[in-house]
Amino acid sequence: MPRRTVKIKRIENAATRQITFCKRRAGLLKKAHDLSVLCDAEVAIIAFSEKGRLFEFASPSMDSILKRYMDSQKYLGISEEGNSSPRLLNGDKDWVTPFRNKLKKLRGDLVELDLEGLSGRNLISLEQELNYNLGRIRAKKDQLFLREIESCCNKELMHKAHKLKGQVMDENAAEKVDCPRVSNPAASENADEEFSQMDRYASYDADVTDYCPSSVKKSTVVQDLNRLPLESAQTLVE
Amino acid sequence: MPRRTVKIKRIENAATRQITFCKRRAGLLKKAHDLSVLCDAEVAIIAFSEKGRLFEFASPSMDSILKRYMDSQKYLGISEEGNSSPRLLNGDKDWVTPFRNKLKKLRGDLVELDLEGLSGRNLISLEQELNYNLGRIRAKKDQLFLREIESCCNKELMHKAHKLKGQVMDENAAEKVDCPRVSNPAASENADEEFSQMDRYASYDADVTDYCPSSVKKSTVVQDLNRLPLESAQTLVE
DNA sequence: ACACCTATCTATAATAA
DNA sequence: TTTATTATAGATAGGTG
Repeated sequence: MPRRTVKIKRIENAATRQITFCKRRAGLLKKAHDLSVLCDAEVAIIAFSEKGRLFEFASPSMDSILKRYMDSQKYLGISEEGNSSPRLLNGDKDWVTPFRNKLKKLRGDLVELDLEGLSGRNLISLEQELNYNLGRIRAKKDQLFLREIESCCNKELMHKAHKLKGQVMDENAAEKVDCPRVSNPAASENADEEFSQMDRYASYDADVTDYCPSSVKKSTVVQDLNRLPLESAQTLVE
Repeated sequence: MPRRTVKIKRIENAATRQITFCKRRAGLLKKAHDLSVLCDAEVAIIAFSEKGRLFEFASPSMDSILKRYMDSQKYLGISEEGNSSPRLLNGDKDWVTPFRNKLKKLRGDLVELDLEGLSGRNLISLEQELNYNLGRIRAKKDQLFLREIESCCNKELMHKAHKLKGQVMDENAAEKVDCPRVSNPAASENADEEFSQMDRYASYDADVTDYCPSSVKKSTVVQDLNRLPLESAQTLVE
């Protein structure tokens, strides 16, 4: 737009970033308005600034548009759920659907959780509960990703070893040593209650039976690493 | 834009209107994307064309933004309708029990939440959900405590003023306001089931009927203010 | 935060495929 | 009818104050 072409990439200078946000936001809202008028369309914009301030625009009204959107999403969600869950192809039939349901239920509870009127005591208690489960979830996630990384490393190592041996012996170096570089911090066996370690790291709770046939869904998980939102990224970093 | 300035008014010709919608929509979404990247903002756009087709853009995710939006709306609405909700004093004794039930239900779900077999994607999603709600809870808690502290300070001030006046006038400053500096975090008979206090903070469990007579349990909690997660801090600041 | 300047970008219209 | 291309009027946004 202006003097020189701007790289679309986070502006480092905070002040500049703020100014730019202000200007571009105004432009964006104006264009949304123009679009809605010129083309008789329903347009809604919700924007949160870096500091959390809310800016919004909605052509007939935010309520109506959100409602309409929810409706369309509900439809999509159903169809999506409908054709995604029954894809199993092989025999491990149901380890995923109970989870989907439980997640959905939990989500519902979380979403409709109304904090007004709760006493300080209850808030603290709930906070701790969530914090605890957050720790479990993060630990589980890290464990999962760590396994991914390890298995990836192992594969690569084996591949290299194979190639090397092949160069030397020109033969099949069939049985490979599994030399895990990364030690597994788990190894604790308290398979059940009282994960007293809700802190951010470790606490890899022993995965008891380890369903997840462990080869099916790995690859799709790894690419998630590239799409991590900030919080998750931080979690991984820390 | 081109030949002559375009009046911002519904385009009469249907074909032209359609073309214009297509182009301007593309431009709008692009600009939304640029804004979100350049300024590290959360931006969501929902647009329905004249014929009802949905077009959308969302910076981290539509879900998260809509949730955040709903939340901010709810918060605004509540603060607008008055912070008088936790004040009852009179006969409506039941505002707390639905919460207890809901909490209990949520607890149940959280406790029996089995993480085994969840995919990385689901773990990330759940983590975000919990993190978000944790932020809400902490913010709410801090808000509550802040109010408490303020009111306590006020009482103390009034008390001092009263005492001063008493010294001067030699009146008896008989009724002392109770404003305990330090409180005992324990001392509760946890009325019902395990509020697992797994975290490091003082965990004020249970003790149902005590809707904070507003002076007892503050001080140990206050230090939480230093450990706020980002969202809460923002919420409070704003 | 606002205002100015202007290089750059956008969207229209005309034309063509 | 839709889709692409082109030229260009004018809106946009970066830099500066």
